[in-house]
Amino acid sequence: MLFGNNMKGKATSFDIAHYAGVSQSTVSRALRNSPLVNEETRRRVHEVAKQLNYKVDKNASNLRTQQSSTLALLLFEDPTSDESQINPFFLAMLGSITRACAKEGYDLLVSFQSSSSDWQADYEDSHRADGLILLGYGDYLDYQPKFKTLIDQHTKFVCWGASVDNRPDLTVSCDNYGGGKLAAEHLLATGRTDCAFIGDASEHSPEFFARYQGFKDAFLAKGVTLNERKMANAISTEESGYHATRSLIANNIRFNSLFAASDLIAIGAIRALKEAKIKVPDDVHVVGFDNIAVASFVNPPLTTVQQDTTLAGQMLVDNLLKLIRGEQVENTLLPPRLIIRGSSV
Amino acid sequence: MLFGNNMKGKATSFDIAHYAGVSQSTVSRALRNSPLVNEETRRRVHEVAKQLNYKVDKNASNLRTQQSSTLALLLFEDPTSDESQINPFFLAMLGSITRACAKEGYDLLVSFQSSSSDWQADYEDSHRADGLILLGYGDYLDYQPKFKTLIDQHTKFVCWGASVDNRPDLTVSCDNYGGGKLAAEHLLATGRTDCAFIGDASEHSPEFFARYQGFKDAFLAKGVTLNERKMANAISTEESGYHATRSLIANNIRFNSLFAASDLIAIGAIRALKEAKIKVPDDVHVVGFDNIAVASFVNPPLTTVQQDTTLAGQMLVDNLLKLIRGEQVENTLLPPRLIIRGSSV
DNA sequence: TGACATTATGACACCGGTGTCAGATTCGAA
DNA sequence: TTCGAATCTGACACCGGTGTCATAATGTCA
Repeated sequence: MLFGNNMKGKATSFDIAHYAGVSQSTVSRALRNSPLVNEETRRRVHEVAKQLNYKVDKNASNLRTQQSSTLALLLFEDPTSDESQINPFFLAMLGSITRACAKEGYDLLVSFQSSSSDWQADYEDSHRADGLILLGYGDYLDYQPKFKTLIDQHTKFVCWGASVDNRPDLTVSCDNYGGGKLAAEHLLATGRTDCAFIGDASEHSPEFFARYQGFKDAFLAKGVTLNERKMANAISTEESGYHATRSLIANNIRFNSLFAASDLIAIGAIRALKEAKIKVPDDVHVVGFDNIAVASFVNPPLTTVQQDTTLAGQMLVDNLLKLIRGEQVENTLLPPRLIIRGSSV
Repeated sequence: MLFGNNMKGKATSFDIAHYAGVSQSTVSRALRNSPLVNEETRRRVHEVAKQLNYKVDKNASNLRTQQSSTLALLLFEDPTSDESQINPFFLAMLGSITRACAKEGYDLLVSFQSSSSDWQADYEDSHRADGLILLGYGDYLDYQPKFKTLIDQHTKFVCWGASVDNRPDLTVSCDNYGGGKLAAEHLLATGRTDCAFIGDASEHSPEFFARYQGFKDAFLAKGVTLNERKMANAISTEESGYHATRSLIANNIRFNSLFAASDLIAIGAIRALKEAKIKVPDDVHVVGFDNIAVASFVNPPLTTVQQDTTLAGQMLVDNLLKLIRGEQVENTLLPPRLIIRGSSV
């Protein structure tokens, strides 16, 4: 090493300037490969920078340029969900978002929020991030006013979730309605038309609502009407799916197929069915939604509607970056795909 | 709203100073609740700041104070693992680390690294983070020189993983040796002493190595020697566990119990066993390691050694913060816990 | 050889806070 | 009344880069 690290702190651009025999301005330009600097100078500056293991101070750079090359991911958890268990679907999304950010040269700040308490959404205000990605199930009606606040403050953000009419925010979502239809058509094809639905089919959870609508409409198209009594409310946890299904069984409600609004719900439902000595798939066909990693390992392997998390993460990041750059962006709908496994054949 | 957001950009401390009729210095002090400012002044400044929705510019603040209140998490993936599937154990750790950071008032930057390529470990050099948390399985021997580099650069970092003698970095880890013992003692108690081991028992993966050592020693203590032929190499994926187990079976190697170095391996092993019409647990008892969320859902539910991810995340963050503050820190060993489920009874 | 464009560089203000120091004001005690 | 301490505030340098402007050096053409 030429100049050794005998300096007290980290090297600054002034140190480079000194050793390279140029001004600090030139160093700054050279390192950013400005066409203004002489090729030979540029080379020399890079050389010295490498020797000193120099790294641009992001804080100084961000302060001056007023942008941070960082996005923030706010993950909302179901208020009732277990502290240690995070919905695997969102963890998968987290993975793909992280990758998408890296691809675009952005850093990612991650933060878990409890949907009940006030959001800590000041990442943009405090210039820690250029924009926000909001992710999570939860009561949509609770969120709506907060979206308004964010928009009033001109915060750049995108949401994962159903795009409801007049929804003020920009969303990327799976075609939940189409996914529900896929599930229904599969059950219709196997002849299991006496179907239960476990989930929340209210406007509180627009995703679940859309899945149910698509499901119902596909049945209607074949002249089959779903029985409202064969529905039970559940949030997206295994526990909740288990209890909802148990209550149906306890009320002596019969069905030969079951559509769960999410895989976790479906897994809970299967547990409840097994417990009641109801065989899956012999007695009841089960279809879930999400295609989380667990889905293929449960017994029987779960038929489900896959959401493409890789594409979803990419689209969320792409749309957010467009928004930040001031480009026009539209809500994005991603195609679902039916994955047939043992729970429905 | 008193002063409306009729300003072009975001409010700065100068704006507050103007409206509150004090100097910018006083605003800065008041907002940080310095005892130097008068109570009434403090109140007024806070009032105005709230009206203007003022948030301290983190870049300016960080630049001046030379610290970022941010930690960076580098997650190393097994090079062969599927792009979209991240080891659920590390995702659980990610969750607990995020929470621990939030509790300490730190932000968390997340970054996935492929262990083969060069690490992007300049978060501290560029002042984006005050310290690093390194997480991931992988070939330890590959990492060792990079640890040296980090230490040479005085980078503050902690690792999740086995604490090997003379390992230069600071680690937090589960007592893998003790965990292996727990697994062995359980199998010994059930009388299944003809045991196979699936994993990597070399110094390339110190965690797996320690698990195997503990396991072997517990058997030795009872006078049972493990048969070296009943071992198969695997990295921590379901695929790898499946293939390793299949090769044992294909070679006509018999055993009545199986210890897998991780749950994913165990799940793959169970698949291979089932495929060969070998019943779990009737013919072979299976014990895994990690207690990932899936473990309780597979069929049969997996007996496993639990690592306390919540505590682990907390300890990683705590130790790193101590390191950053210049306090003395020791390697930390976390107690494992045996969770008995259907795969071994 | 002069006029002018081109290229390369340095000086300097600036981003928005924080920390230091000096100075103003108030108050109690001598 | 005066002095010293305590309390509070403002001016200002500073963190480490980036962008603008002025200027020096070089090249081009008439």
